[in-house]
Amino acid sequence: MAARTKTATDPIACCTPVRTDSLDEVDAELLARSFAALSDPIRLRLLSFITSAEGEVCACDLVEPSGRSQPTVSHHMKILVDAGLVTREKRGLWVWYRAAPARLDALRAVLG
Amino acid sequence: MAARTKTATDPIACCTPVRTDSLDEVDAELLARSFAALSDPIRLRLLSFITSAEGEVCACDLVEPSGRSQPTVSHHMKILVDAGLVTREKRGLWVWYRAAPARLDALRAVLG
DNA sequence: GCACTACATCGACGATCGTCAATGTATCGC
DNA sequence: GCGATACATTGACGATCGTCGATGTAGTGC
Repeated sequence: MAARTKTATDPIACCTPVRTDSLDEVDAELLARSFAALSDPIRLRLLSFITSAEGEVCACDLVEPSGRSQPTVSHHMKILVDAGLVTREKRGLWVWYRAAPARLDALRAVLG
Repeated sequence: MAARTKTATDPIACCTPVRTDSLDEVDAELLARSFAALSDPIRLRLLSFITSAEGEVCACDLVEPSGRSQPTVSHHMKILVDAGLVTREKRGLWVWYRAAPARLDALRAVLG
């Protein structure tokens, strides 16, 4: 899959799996940042909510089920977007999020 | 695989994949703790060093390549062991670590 | 018993994190 | 223009994290 293909635009996909080879410092830094995005239960639930919905999810539908304030949810969504796990699109007054399965595939590939 | 089998002794394996279903709070908390163990570059490199070696690795061989002090490496190894990603066995004066591939498989299953 | 070794634990430090209330910014309808 | 809405940003707070030096705890060999 794409996870095994080395490209200049996807620093995650270039990393060698933890299970088969030793990581250099640069790869370890990049991977650690991605796993850090998954290291908070609120972010895991936000991501799960988006990936389990087919298509896209409005930001306004994330605040209430997460049980956190609007600024807090916005903060966590920014972390997920920056990690490449979710894409963000503003249309009019609303923001729509979509899962980025390629990055999840890449992280999964690193674990084995 | 074992990751799909519900067992009372493996709280990770019981969790539903992020990609297919919504996580409840308990699963999210457990998973977040496991991913947090992978969210530090030093721990990723320590884990990579152990998993890439066939068999076991002595704790004394982890300090120098990690570039951290002995207490710091001991601290990180404890986190990896507590996360179930590595097993620890003391024999005489030395401590030997082994990868725990089942837990890595479980985490990978959660990502997809 | 004693000295030595390998690793763990403690205590402290600055840095980062998660959280919220307050405020800022962009977009809509009028 | 104005007011209302949706989301982002700021600033602050306590909590947790990564790190190290110092110390503690087993185990070995004498």
